[in-house]
Amino acid sequence: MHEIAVTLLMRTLSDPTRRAVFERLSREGELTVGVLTRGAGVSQPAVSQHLAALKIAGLVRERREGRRAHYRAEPAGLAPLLDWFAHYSTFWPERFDQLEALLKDMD
Amino acid sequence: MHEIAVTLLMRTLSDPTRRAVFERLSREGELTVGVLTRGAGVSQPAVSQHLAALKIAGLVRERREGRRAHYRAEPAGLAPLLDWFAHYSTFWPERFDQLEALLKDMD
DNA sequence: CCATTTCATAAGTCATGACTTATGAATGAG
DNA sequence: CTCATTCATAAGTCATGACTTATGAAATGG
Repeated sequence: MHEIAVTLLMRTLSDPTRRAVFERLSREGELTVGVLTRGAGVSQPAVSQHLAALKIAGLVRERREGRRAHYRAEPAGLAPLLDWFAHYSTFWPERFDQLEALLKDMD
Repeated sequence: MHEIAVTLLMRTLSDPTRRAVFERLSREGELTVGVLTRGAGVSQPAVSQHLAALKIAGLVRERREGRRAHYRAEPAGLAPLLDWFAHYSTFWPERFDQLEALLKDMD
């Protein structure tokens, strides 16, 4: 099915530093490269490279404003991963029941 | 939270060959290394190495029977990944509503 | 026993990936 | 214009990872 997309997403999110960038964008909204670099624990080029990888995977969107580049999370890019999960949840009903309960609590 | 476990799971499942082994075990149940090797597209040692990686990640269990090693999927090992997903579903309600509906259909 | 089957491990190769420093392009400020 | 800021890209290093062939251990069958 979406094997290639799943592979790309898994590989992109498997790096802790890169995943932390994505998680921070998810939590804090739109951020510039400079702001993301402060607290990332790696150099600015490293952050730019992680953002490029996230962009290729469809997990992030860029908005240029003058010399600043603003990035924001694109959670819709997780769709293939969620589909993969839903497919294999057939073999794991109990755990998904918990998720269902969790989702109801969020309403 | 379970960052380390999430990283390990993502990294383990990011390889298409290894993920295919896990998916096949999920679909077909318990299989021996020899059976898994037929159709894996790689050598028997490669399959053994993938199984070892899946075992370390908690995605697979081994049962020795004479000289045969039977492996089966351990879907409970996906728990940290599911938790990660549930956490970031806060920013993505529509999509998870679909999953919720899908889960209800399975009841 | 002896040979065969089944699997795991060792060792080496090759590609990929995550990081660094260096640098340049583009914009903004004075 | 000049200089600083902001970011991306280039180039090189180093570790990791996926695969191979070779081999050995353990169990089975004749």
